[in-house]
Amino acid sequence: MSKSQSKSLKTVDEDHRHSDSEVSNLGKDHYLLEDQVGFILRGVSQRHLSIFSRLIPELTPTQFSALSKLCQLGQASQNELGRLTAMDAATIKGVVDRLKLRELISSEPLSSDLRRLILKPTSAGQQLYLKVVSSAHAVTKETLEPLSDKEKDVFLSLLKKLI
Amino acid sequence: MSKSQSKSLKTVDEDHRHSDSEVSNLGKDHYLLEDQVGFILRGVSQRHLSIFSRLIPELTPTQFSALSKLCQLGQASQNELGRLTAMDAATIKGVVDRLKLRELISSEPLSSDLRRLILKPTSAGQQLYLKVVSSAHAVTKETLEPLSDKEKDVFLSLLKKLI
DNA sequence: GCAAATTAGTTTGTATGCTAACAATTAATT
DNA sequence: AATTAATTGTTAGCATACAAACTAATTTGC
Repeated sequence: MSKSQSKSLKTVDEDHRHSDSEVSNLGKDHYLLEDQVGFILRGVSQRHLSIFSRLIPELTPTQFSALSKLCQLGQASQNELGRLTAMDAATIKGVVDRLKLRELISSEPLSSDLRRLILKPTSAGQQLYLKVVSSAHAVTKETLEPLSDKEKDVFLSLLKKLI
Repeated sequence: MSKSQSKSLKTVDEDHRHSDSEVSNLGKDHYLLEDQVGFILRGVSQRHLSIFSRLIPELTPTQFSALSKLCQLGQASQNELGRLTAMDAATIKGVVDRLKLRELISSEPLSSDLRRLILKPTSAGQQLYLKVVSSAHAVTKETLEPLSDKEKDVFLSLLKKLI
């Protein structure tokens, strides 16, 4: 989506495809993939990810979401952190596991509720968060760069309605 | 994001978190995850996926993208199909493999260019496409349902600028 | 006070989506 | 003709993301 979609660098067979009746594409179904919100959404997500990983190579978007929430809260249980970052239990577990592996966060069971794992950022985790938070702002800025200031506001308010 | 985020069904520890200096959250970093375009985008994608899989349980969004393109074109090489559906070579391969496994598409090498695999939808693939294409329209409709007609137009045109 | 429902966390399986490296084939250049 | 470059497809590894099935702990409702 973002690169080298230059179209027709191909040399053969890019034609005579609707030649005859080999395809029973009976009567225009007028389904245009390029106009579907899901398809465009996927393209925008791909572009955002590519910007994010260029500006913040140390963390993935979900890892940064979890780390930033945890740094701002100070602590949270694993499921709670998942809810706050819109990740289900299975997803937040993987994210937390990888952050723990890198010792950016720590966990300890809560004595008053043995089901809960209390997560806290380590010193290294807080330092990394403070180091990259300005880049995180830059990610949003660059992602929205094709829009004017007014368009940004309109877009974000409409986008929020679709969650 | 979409469900049961009722907030504060929790009973303990949801407080005294910023109690003191245990967190060196020095000076408001004013990074609000909920306002970042990437975070909202992920939420919208999650909601879209949930709508899609409810209305079209037979296929994933990328599978439907590939199948619909192939049915409309009649045939395409694997890489070509990937470009048309915004998937890189590794991703389109997985999608194609799963569609072939279910015999919704077929492949054969092109004699004039032995690097290429020519993909075509099978009869079952075409039938499935024709069966679900109206649901695919419904997916877009339901996803955009929170917006007025005018807002939909504005939103889609802005979204397209961000690819 | 005890069964039932709820909540927290884990595990498994399936499906994207990315990067990177690779082999085979074909095209372009010298 | 030989080298170089580009394209096609494959494989592997990592990281979301979902559903479903499971254990364990806690809360509830009677």
